[in-house]
Amino acid sequence: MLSDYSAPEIEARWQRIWEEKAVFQPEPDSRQKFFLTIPYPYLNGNLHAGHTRTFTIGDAVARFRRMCGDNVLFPMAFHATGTPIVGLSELIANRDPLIWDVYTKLHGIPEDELSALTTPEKIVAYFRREAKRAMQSIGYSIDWRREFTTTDPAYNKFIEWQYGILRGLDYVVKGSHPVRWCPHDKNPVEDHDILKGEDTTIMDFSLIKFRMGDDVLPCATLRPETVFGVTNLWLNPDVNYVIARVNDETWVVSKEAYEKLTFTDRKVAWGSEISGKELIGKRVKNPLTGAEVIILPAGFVDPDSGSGIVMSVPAHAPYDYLALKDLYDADLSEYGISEDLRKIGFISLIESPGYGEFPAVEAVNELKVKDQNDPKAEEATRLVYRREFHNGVLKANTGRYAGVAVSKIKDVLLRDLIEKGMAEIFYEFSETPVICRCGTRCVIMMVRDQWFLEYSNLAWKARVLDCLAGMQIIPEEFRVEFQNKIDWLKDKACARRKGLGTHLPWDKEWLIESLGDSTIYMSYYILAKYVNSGMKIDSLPPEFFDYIFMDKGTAEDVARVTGIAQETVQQIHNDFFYWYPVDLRTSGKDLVANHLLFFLYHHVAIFPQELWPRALAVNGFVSLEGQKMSKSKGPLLTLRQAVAENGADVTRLYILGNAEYTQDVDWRNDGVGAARAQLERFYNLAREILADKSIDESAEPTLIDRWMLSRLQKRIAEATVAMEGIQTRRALQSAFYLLYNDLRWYQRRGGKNQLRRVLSVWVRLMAPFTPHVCEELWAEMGKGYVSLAEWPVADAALVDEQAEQAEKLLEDTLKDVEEIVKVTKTTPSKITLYTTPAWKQEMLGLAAKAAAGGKLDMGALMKEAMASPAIAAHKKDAPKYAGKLAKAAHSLSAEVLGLDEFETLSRERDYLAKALGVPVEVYSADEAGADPKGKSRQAEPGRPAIWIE
RNA sequence: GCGGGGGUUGCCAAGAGGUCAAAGGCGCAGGGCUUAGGACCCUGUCACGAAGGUGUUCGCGGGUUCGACUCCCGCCUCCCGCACCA
Repeated sequence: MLSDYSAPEIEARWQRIWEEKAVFQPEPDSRQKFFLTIPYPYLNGNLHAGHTRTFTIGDAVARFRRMCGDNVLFPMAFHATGTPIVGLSELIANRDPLIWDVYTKLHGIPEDELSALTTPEKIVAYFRREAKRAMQSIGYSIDWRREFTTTDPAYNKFIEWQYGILRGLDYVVKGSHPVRWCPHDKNPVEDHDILKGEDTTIMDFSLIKFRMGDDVLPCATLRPETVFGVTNLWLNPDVNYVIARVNDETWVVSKEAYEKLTFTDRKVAWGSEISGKELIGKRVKNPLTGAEVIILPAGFVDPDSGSGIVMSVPAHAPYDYLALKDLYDADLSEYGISEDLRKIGFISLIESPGYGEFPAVEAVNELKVKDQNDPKAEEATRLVYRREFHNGVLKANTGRYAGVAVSKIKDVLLRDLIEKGMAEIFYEFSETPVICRCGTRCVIMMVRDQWFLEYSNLAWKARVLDCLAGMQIIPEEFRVEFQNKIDWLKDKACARRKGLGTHLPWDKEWLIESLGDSTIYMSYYILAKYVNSGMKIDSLPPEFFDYIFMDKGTAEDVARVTGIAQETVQQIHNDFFYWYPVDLRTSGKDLVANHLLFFLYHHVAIFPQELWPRALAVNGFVSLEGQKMSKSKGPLLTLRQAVAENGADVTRLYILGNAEYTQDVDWRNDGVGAARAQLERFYNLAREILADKSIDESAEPTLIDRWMLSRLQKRIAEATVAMEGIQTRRALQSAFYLLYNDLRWYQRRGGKNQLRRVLSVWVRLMAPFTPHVCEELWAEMGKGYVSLAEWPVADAALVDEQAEQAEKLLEDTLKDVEEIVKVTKTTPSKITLYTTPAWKQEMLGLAAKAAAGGKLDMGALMKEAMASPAIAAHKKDAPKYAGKLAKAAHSLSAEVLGLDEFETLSRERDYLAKALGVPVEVYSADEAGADPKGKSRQAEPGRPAIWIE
């Protein structure tokens, strides 16, 4: 049959109808509501396959719930705040060749259109239009009346209100924070601005302030607890140090460290230089223990790392031990050191299993490290650090910290030391150098007076965790991930100087950072509908929002203050309390540690518990032919391209059917081609069924009819459970592929009269996935929109185990015959089947009952069996069969006993003969008729004996 | 390094103590149907096979169990996130 499936035509038609007839524009009513949201896309490019995945999952869920009877709200908007769009507009205006290439080739934008996008506003307008078209072209059931962009003045007003609330809660605070900084550009450096060192992170070192008289010699360390074990300091004799004023103190640090200090929030002034040599031999005081220790020379001290001064803990740090050992026999008279360094006693302060007093010594011996220049010293350091960090506990000589795990000590101790003026925090890159795109070496800059959202606030955190505990997380494994991230989340800078966005209402020179304005915007969808139909809210006071979203005040007062009709105010308020909370937010997994967290934080801050989100779902990405997609480097597949080349339904089918949850979908052209063929097959088969005039739906159901209906119920149940858990792949396996196979078997077995009934279910099961073809087919069945049709419900009464058993017997028997034919390489002329004798059935029944506990006592079984005259008559064969049953005791099933095998096979004799191509005779082994080879003795329940002539 | 998730038969991918040589799809092979078919239908696709059987498999190495792809321990390896960036 020739395919007349025309995706573009069908899809365009239904998209038009959905829009014209406002099929997806819900209003509050008496039904249960379901509010589903997906993070809006950022408008610096076209939607791509990754968006396609997240959005399509959401759309399928929206469609599913709608069919299940929920009043579904599925809105969409666009994100434009932040810096990238501003940067993009400049690059386009300057015709940056790289950007030009990316946007014409990867994003598929015609040159003349691209060249016009020279301002942020034009970019936003352009991509907003394109994104909306793309989403419409793939058939999303979005209520577009609620569309907005985060740069809309009305939205700004909403964000201002929100930040007013947060400020009132004291969740917005002022502080400083370290950023990667380019001294040349005088700007924070983002990842894509980096030439070298992209993976570098900012680490916080403790700067322990050893004192030499009034001077401070700060030592940078990642292990502040080891201050208890310091035996000496290390300085590099060949390095020049600086004596500088730092805040109100005099510090001695390397020149490099001095430079770094100038970018921190300290007041720094250059004093004079001093060579390392001059300092060596002098004594300093450990601020915590009060111990006097000597300064010794060491070549491994890097002036560019930390302060250029290192504290020495030879008991636990292999380098320190090695360096000290190297000095034992050295002549240090040039530094005026005459004492015997062997007298310096090591101080052990960490107890860890597997190590004795001095882990550093043990590790050095274990790895046979020669000296401080041996590369293996590095390995020894890592080894000791790892073991001590994970399993170590502080010893008694650490005083009040004794017994604390090493892994838990850092923050506590550092806080205490800072409080006592004994330490400060010093930020360093994890790797150096970090080079900006302009070629300059980056530093860490302390940005002062920055506005922060205080995500570290413990009370706030506790509420978020509380919220999480009450939510459904899909997949459930991600709950731990969320918990960990909440635990880890620190204060977040929420304002910046550049870009698009909303100004902080109380400090207008700051713009609210772009992730911070996207946290409770789902509530704004309710309002957006009114704004879009002409309501002006750009100058409304907070009382308006307070009433709408927080139920504070009265509609009457708000109407008076704003001049908006009281009924309208009341209606918006009621809309909000009808639709909220968010029932499900689905998103890509990249947003877990940022947006989704902030989403929870802000909801618990602003809304009462009953309005907290109910569920979060996380999904993986899309790769292209095994390659990771990249918006800037390619490969990239845009949504529109995918739909243009394959059609909306095929794209949806492929992307929903190839992976689920956090797995990535790999977009492969041959796979997509296969999906298209499958969809065409579905469509053609459906058309055939619709055209078949010979179907008699009122006919009495035969065995195969009952089998088909039974299977259908199972597929419905499987698909429903899967969709409830947002397992689109699993749902499609049942609703599409397996059901299709069932249908093939049904037709092959001569089934026909239930086809239309099955199709009615099938089309509905497929509607969330391939809505356009399904509408097309549904229209021919003449019952409104399939998008609004009732989701099929499995009818337990139609599940027919006996029919399924009968078909299984048939299938198994055919398989067995075919295998014998294959193995013996014979060409059969006649086949005789012998169904199980009654005594074996009886015995299986006894055995199954006896084996209920998983074990089968042969003796007891035989004894019981022999009591039955029918079994006793087969004294010879009975023990053999019993032995066989005993072996399989763990998996015995009496299911086959529910079936009259002789009756079944006799009835299907013609079918068997046709399928096998030779005459088939069926006997019961109890009345075997002609059986020259004695084959009938092999007959067992569920497994007829076979004799091939 | 830290945290989360993986490694299954040519590929994608289900399975989570016995019903498993392991669903489904793709690919491949054979057959059918066809003027033709990159359409459709059937069959096969770990190896061997003597009548429906047997053997060897689920990243690697151990262990628990009558029995492990499934549970425990160790290791190797891949992917994602680690922020002020959307």
